[in-house]
Amino acid sequence: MLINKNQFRVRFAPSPTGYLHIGGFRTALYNYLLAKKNKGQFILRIEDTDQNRFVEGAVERLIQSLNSFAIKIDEGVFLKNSCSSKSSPSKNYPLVLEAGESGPYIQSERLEIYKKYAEELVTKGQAYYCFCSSERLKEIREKQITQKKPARYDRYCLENISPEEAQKKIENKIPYVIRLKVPRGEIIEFEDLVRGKVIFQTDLIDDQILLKSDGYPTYHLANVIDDHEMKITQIIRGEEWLSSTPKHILLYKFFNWKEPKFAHLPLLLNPDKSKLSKRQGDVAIEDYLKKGYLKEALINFVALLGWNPGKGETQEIFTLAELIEKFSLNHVHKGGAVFDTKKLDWLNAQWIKQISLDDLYKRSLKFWEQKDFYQSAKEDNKTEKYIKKVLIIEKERLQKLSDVGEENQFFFTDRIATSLDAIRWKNSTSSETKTYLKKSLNTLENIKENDWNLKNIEKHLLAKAGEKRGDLLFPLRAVLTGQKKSPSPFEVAWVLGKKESLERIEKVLDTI
RNA sequence: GCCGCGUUCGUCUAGUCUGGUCCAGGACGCCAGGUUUUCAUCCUGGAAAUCAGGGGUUCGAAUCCCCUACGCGGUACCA
Repeated sequence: MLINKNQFRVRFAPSPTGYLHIGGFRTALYNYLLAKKNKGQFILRIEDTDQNRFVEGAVERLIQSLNSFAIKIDEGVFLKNSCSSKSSPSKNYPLVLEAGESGPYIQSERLEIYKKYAEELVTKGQAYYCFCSSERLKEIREKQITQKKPARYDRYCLENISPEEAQKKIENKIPYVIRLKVPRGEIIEFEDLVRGKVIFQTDLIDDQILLKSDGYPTYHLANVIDDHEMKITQIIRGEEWLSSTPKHILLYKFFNWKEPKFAHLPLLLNPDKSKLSKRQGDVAIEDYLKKGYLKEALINFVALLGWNPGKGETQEIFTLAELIEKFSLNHVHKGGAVFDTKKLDWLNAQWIKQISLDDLYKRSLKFWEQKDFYQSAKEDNKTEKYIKKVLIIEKERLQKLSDVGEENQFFFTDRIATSLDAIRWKNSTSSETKTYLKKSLNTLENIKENDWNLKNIEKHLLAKAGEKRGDLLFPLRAVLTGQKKSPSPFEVAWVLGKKESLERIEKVLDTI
């Protein structure tokens, strides 16, 4: 009997080769959604078995990225200070902690385990030592390709080197690898959770290297062992792993382990349909955060790239909680999806409208600080109160946080229109325009400092406006903002405050 | 080369398992109109897919079968 039939465990197992790729982020998201929907665990494991591709700081950066999206890790690796459960420091990464019963969760810390299992397979005759040089390997591969045959290892070491000889070579420190002995003439089939039945012939599968000559395992060995030891129940990974799944299934069989369920996600593509790459834009998820996209919008958008809520559902905006509730592998699309940020922009604008003003203020702060007009603004233009007023007006116009203030720099700098033409509304004459401006000035002057609010300003100004409101309102806007396009003069005057508003009007009246 | 997976509006996709309600629905984007003092928001409408192509099965196919094309992935002591 199983200990707990309902346990549901998934993992995200990235390699620390740089940043968190959007594709990887989506894989992590889908894993997380599935885990949470099923009240299961989401495990983070680090697959650092390729010493050549290792990038300093990448492990930390990876976890950091996940953290910034509030994708909570239940077990595995954590950043220091971000782990609440009982944890121990990682052996290989000083800033990383590990927590959970199936650790270590970093493959470079599990080398002994892989070696033990690989040797077990050799003993059972399901794997063998190979001493061939990479030159010879390359040679036979090229020959097979020119002969239009599938490229496979020719089993030289299996057929020509006895176990005793092999043992002797190893004792003499001759470098070796351990290869999987793939049985001949068999069919391997499995039910992929998104693709359905997939069939492979073992005759076309290469004798995969399991243990490299540097003592590190390859992905295939480490992955199967870890997924088993960590009791993973569903493997959700990118489509690039589909072709190697039969090798993994073979390993589960040889070890006599119950195999997990597999789900292979479609790839994310460039606009030209090639695999999403660095060449054609940013592919690190953290870059999008830096560009002013909200984490909610990014999660929302990425979730919809390859998944949909199902028949008849037309909802487009999803919170993380809603995604957890509605997510299902049944509705994962099979074809690749082009990563086109147009819809992301729209979603982001929607999300900016949804979050609270306080929240928007906090999140936008670092973007304000990057702006020249903000830096050079007067002190009283940088107060929380003032910025929040600006944000009330910008909230429904913003697409990205990085756009903050861009269209409305007059809130921070004096940009006064001086020519009459710039402030005249349609067919109004110069003198009419002046008259209207004076009227506005007068009206605003009569509003008491305490009554200086949006509602009052609008009420009083509209009372003075004639049938064609533009005659009064357009010159006022132009004078207050120095622009022909802007939020309404009521809003602008309200944010600017009585004193500043009157000054701007007077200054123009003096010069024209 | 060999193996595998995929292919519905420009893009994300619904519909495919359980053929008819689909001369294919929604969203983004685009265009037009409306609301508004301008911009944005918002509202309304429109253009946009011979369902990759061909052949079958069927009274009937986007949906089932076969072939082809194209795209992508794998084919590493990379993951």
